[in-house]
Amino acid sequence: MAATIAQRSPRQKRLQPPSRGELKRKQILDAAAKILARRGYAGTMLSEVAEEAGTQPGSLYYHFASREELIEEVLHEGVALSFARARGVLDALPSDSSALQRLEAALRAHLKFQLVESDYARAVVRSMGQCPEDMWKRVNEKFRAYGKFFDTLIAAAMKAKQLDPQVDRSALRMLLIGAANWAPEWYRADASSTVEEISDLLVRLLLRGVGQLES
Amino acid sequence: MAATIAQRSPRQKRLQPPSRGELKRKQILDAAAKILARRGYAGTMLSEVAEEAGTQPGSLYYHFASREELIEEVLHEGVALSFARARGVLDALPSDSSALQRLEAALRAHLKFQLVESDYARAVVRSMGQCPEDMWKRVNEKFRAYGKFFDTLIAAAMKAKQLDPQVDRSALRMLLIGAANWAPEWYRADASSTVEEISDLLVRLLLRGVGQLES
DNA sequence: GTCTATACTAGGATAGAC
DNA sequence: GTCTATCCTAGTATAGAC
Repeated sequence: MAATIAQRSPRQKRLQPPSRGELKRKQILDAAAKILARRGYAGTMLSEVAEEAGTQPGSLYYHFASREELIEEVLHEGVALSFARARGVLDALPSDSSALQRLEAALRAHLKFQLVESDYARAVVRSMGQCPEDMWKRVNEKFRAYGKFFDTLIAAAMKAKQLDPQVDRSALRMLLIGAANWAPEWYRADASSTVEEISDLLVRLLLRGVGQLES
Repeated sequence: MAATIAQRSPRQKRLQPPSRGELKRKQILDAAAKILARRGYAGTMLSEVAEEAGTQPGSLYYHFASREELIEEVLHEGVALSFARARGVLDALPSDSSALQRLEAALRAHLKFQLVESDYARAVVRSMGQCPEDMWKRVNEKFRAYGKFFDTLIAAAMKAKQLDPQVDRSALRMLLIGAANWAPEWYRADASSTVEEISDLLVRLLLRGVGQLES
């Protein structure tokens, strides 16, 4: 699956010197992620991917065996990147952070990643209900771990009595993540709300909602 | 657009006696809604629609001029049905209901409609980011009115001091509706949560969230 | 490695019988 | 009105030059 990594020269500082070919391959993956994020699985055409990558449709087949293989790699990458980002954000928190603070940070990271940071992440969300069953079965193995990761954060916040432990964890997670996953459909970078304002509101809904007692 | 309505016979109780042809047309629309809800715009194939409707691909063209026309009619119908359902639910409320109760009811109706009641409603949501721009432009005229409808309910609840008026109405609406629109992706009728439990949780997030003060 | 050219196939659309 | 048969286009995939 992964290309063999040949040491290229002492000059190369990187551990995995990207050859010109590897670079092109990466460009194609990036292009595919972008098109997938915009068009979804069924709407993604190799001609558009090739154009976005600055190459010809036929040339894609030097790097990937088929349309399906290219797309599946984008999806795996999308899950891995989302997961890595969420973990990274948690690792950067002060070590005395509460369970709730950790959940909050992960939720914000997920939303921001979906919204403005990663075509790969959007590609996953956009394709999940649409790609062939066997492909999704493979991608979902990793994806479920990402869901489990959030579930663990929620459970910890409940255990710490920071969230109501009576609430159905699964439904809560799905509603929160769902609201975030849907955001790319309506969010426009030029609009009134910033990403931070939207995450603030999402976190507020989680914690205390926007209701007010009769004044 | 609408078929001319011919009075068929005194026997017919209905105002719009559905001829056999009209019935078949309806079956095709239903089938298309079902497939669209499942596969999205790009993934919807006329062969599958025809099979679902119990007919042949070529036969669809007696009732509809093109794939696009068939799909667009499903989308318009989906918006109209969602809107009608929400209005209907509000009309059924006691006349002394508060602004917040009205918003709650509409939100619950939207979720339930998406989740279990209407392939048409799901078809809209599934296709919105994916169908041709000019088609969406037409459908969106009605769809924006539906959004405006919710915005008005939110504004009223804020005015009544039942929701915090400082909150960005647009972002709030989008997060709530987004969470509901995403639900079909994960909800399984056989799973632990019922539709009612999920709406309860969604409304609770809106009102007071699930956070707890340190015990 | 990337290109051009082309084979192949799926799916939207049409024609004409019934 | 619905069917069968077929046309046509678009898009995936391959071959072979460079």
